[in-house]
Formats: sequence, C-alpha cells, structure tokens
Amino acid sequence: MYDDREILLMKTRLREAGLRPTNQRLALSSILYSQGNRHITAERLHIEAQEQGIRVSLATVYNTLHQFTSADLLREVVVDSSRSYFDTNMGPHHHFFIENKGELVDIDGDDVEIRGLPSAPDGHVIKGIDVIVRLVAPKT
Amino acid sequence: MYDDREILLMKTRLREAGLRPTNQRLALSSILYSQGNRHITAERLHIEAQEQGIRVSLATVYNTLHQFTSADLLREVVVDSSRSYFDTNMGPHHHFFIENKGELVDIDGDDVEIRGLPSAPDGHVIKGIDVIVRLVAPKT
DNA sequence: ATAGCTGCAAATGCTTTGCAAGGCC
DNA sequence: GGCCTTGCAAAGCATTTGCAGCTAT
Repeated sequence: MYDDREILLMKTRLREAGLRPTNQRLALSSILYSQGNRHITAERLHIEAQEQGIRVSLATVYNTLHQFTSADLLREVVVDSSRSYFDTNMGPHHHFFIENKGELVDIDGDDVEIRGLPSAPDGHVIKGIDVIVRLVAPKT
Repeated sequence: MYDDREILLMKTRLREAGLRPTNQRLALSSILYSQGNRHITAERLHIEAQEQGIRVSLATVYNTLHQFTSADLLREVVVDSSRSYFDTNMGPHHHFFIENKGELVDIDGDDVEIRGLPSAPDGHVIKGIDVIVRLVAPKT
C-alpha cells in the first residue's frame, strides 16, 4: 500500500499525464507500483483491487490500464493471444514467458545485445524490439 | 494453385501427420504453401478460399490452422493481442511487424545473433526465442 | 458549474464447441 | 461400415462501448 508521500507523487504523475487523480486510479496505481516491477492482467488487477476492499469495475480497470499505457506509465506486452499483460517496468528490457504458468519474468535490457538485424524497410520507423524467450516450467 | 505433383506431396504430408487429405485441407494448403512463405490470419485465409470458389467454413479454417500448427506444418506468431497470425515459414527466423498495416515480414534467423541472454531459470526448458521488431510504416 | 470519471449492462470481435450430416479408407 | 471431418449455429471469453449518474477542480 502507498504511504502519503507516494500518494502525492502519484497524484502529480497523473496530473502531468492529464488524468485526474481519482480514488480508483490511485488505488490501482498503488497495486501496480508499490511492489516493484509487475506484470499483470486486467482480470488479476481487478481481483487484487477487490481483495483490498477497493470498489472498481472491470471496465474502469481496462480504461485505467489503457490510459496509463498512453501516458507511458505502463507498457503492454504481447505474449499470449488470449490475454493482455501490462508491465510496470518502463526501462529497456525483455522477457521470459513461462507458458504453462502464464508468467512473465524480466530480462535486463542492458545485458542483451542483438546483432545482425537488417535495417527497417525504407521510411519505416522502429517503435521497439521485443525479445521473448518462451519457457516451459518443470512439472514439479 | 497447386499442380498435381504438389497435391500428391501435400496428401502425403497430411497423412504423415495423421490428417486425412480432405478437399478443404488440400485447398487451404494450396493457398498457404504455393506462394512462398506467408503470414496469414484465419479471416484472411477464409476470404482467399472463398475468392477461389472453395467452400470452407470459418470453423474449419480455424480447425485446420490449429491442426497444421500441431503437425508442425505451420507456426503461430503472437504479435497482436486481437488476432492470431500463422506463419508458413518453419525455419528459424524472426519478424518485423508493421503495426499500422497488420503485416509481418520475415527476418532470416541466420543473420541474427542474440548475446547476453541469461540462462533459463532452473528446470525450465526453452521452447523458442521470438524477436519482434515493431515498425510503423510511413503515411504516404 | 462542468468537463471528466465511473459503473453497469449490453455489445463486439475473435475464437471455440456441440452436434448432425457427409466424406474418406 | 466406422471413424474422421465439416458446417452451422450457438456459446465463450476477453475487451470495448454507451450512457446515466457521480466527482474533482
């Protein structure tokens, strides 16, 4: 949970992004940003909010995730065709995706070097490079 | 369109995969494999089939795409959370994804080298490594 | 006051499924 | 003949949207 100082910080970040610091947005940011980097789906964020006694609708969770993504407070990671993951780590990095758990793990971007990529076709702008290492966890 | 020799070849490949070489499957393979490597969605494959006067239901297109994927005749590429792309190129390679066109372009895997990836967590098996270079095409 | 938010429920879009009829070996 | 396939329509699921009521400034 956020302490008072963090609430103020987040209020400022939201205002700077042109978003009103509503209770729902502050509560969701608390879940997102007060436990280190996270990879979370809309459904899971909704559940965690409920567990903390926060009343938010799933529609608002989706709205918030997209608004945060537009505001560069969050990024969307496409690894699974059936659900969207949102990542609070905005630095350059890549991912392990553990397919049988639906779990993402960060790979620090500073460690990784990609060589030999052809340049983008004429006029095209590179928006980003995603490296996804797909894993299967042991049966236990 | 397939010629007779190619039809026989595909019949064999299907049988080897434990799939009966039905008209629908042969027609869809013709669209998939007789024009070089392709990246295609279920919807587009369905449309192209109709255009060639082949009667196939969308459900059968989906079934076929998944059966071909299980049989290693096709691979699924996850780049867009709202639709699935299927890739006929089974060799090692990566992709440009042109976001404003929904279009995939192959990057030969032999040219690309990735250094510095940490090893997978204990016991985890690497199923594959995907590199996706996200592009935006010029407005023109 | 008023522009922006929220929640609800309905709608959407892609994908999957159940099942009866048809096709392949 | 018997099992595999197909097509249709219905169902499923994650996500989006419309809109009336509420809230921050």
